[in-house]
Amino acid sequence: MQSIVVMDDIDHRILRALSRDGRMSNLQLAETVGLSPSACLRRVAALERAGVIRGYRVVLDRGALGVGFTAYVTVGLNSHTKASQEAFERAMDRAPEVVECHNITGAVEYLLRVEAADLSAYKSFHTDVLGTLPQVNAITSYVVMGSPKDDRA
Amino acid sequence: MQSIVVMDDIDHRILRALSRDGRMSNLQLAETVGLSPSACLRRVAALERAGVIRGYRVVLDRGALGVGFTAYVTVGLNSHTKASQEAFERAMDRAPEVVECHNITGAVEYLLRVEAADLSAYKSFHTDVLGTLPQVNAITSYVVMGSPKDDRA
DNA sequence: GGTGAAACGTAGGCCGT
DNA sequence: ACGGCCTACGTTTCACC
Repeated sequence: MQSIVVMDDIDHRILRALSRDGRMSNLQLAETVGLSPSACLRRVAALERAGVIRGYRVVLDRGALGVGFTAYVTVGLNSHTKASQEAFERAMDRAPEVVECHNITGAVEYLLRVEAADLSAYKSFHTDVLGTLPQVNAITSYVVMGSPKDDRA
Repeated sequence: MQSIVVMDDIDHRILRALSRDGRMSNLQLAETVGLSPSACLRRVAALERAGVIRGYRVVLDRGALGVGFTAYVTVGLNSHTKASQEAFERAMDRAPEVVECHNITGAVEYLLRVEAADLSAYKSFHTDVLGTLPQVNAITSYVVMGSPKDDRA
């Protein structure tokens, strides 16, 4: 169970500002939210301690890094035992092409986001990784042609 | 078209370090990658200019913020005209629950990631937003039960 | 929550390789 | 073209109000 943290308007402004620019200086941030630097820093530290702020991350351009192919892939397993799920999840954790692995409701068990250099690199992943796992029963690929909205990018 | 940026080992180490901690000071970063602070700062500035580094962002705990329900939703349109796609994409852009909107290949046109407070908040989105758009033809929801891997979180 | 001052980090000129 | 050194300047951090 997850406890919901109570936050006021200033906390929300802090989070919105840091979502836009996570490296913004505390001085700028303080001015943006209308607080003195020290009070602002205490707020940020409290949000970090409370677990609302999990960390900070650089946002990379996947295209510039050589990722030219992205697909969502649904995967069905042939056995619903805890052991086979864990084995599959371990394999996904090891595969660098797999950026996300979600356990979903529906006809199949998993939804993956897979990023590869190009179609042929994706084909290798499809046949050499997914195709060789004994737990995997059904694979369906949905190639991403574009992402008109992606707040998590 | 996207140009792929050439990077050496040190650049990759910089990006890996900043992916773990995007607020790491340049001094720490320089020591981590084995460079002097000034040389390290120049590398980072070059990666920002080249567009490899798109920015920095705080990573929030959705659960602590009151997001208790996440689903992937496939949406099929009843018309494939540019106008109806644009109208749908505008509506998704306006909906705060829609965190991602991908244009995919396959039987349906779109895959959404939707985040809501709980099931009843999701139901409201489903009926009041998706259900009232004239372009929308088919909606299928896949509720996320867990995410064993999520590098973009 | 704000103030101030010491400790710390950044940014850029400069020189060597 | 790239790394290291130095330093003026800006930022963070913390005890205190």
